[in-house]
Amino acid sequence: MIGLGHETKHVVRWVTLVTGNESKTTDIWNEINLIKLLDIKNLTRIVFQCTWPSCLKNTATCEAIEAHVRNEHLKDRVLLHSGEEEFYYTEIELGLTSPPPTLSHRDMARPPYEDPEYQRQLVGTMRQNILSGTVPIIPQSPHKLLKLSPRPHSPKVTPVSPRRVRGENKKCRKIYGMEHREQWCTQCKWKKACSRFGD
DNA sequence: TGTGCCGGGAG
DNA sequence: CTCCCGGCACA
Ligand SMILES: [Zn+2]
Repeated sequence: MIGLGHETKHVVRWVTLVTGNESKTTDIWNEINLIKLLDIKNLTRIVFQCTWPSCLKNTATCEAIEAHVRNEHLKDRVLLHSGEEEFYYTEIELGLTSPPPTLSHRDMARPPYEDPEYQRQLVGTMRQNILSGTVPIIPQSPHKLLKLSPRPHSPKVTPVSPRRVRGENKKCRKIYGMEHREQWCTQCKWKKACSRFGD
């Protein structure tokens, strides 16, 4: 009997939409169930999932999802700031054997940068910016291409550690102060990258 | 001088 | 694994 495939759960966060002259960002946990029916040796594969509200289309290639987004959602839309075009999709990895990414303790140890979750963490920033009312309403999307530059298919290799650049957000230490260390997030207590207020 | 945190270490 | 901190980059 043919392998029926595994069911993999993935969580994608992020929906950014821009309307005429107003932008708004929705932070949702868009949970999807993806069913893998292929019986292939590959252990993982990338699927591109549209994040347009209530559109769950996903495709196998980057080009396909871009075409989808452009034709279905950005149809009557002018390019944003000078030749900049936004796309609304996320790249998700289907793990067939490896367990789904740990969504709970997002807290504990793991290489902070080069972390897939790392980029989706802008929400932490959003929260802080919104609370302090200093957000110029310029949301970023998971994928933003400039001038439609066709991606030359990055060869999947980036060994050099980017050496995390200091973010702008205030972290637990500055917020709560040394005198209330117990209120810091675990990472801050351990002098690791803050997990409560990401960058 | 203070903050953020990597790399390393102790238990 | 949990927890701590030296020392460095950056502000
Ligand atoms: Zn923190």
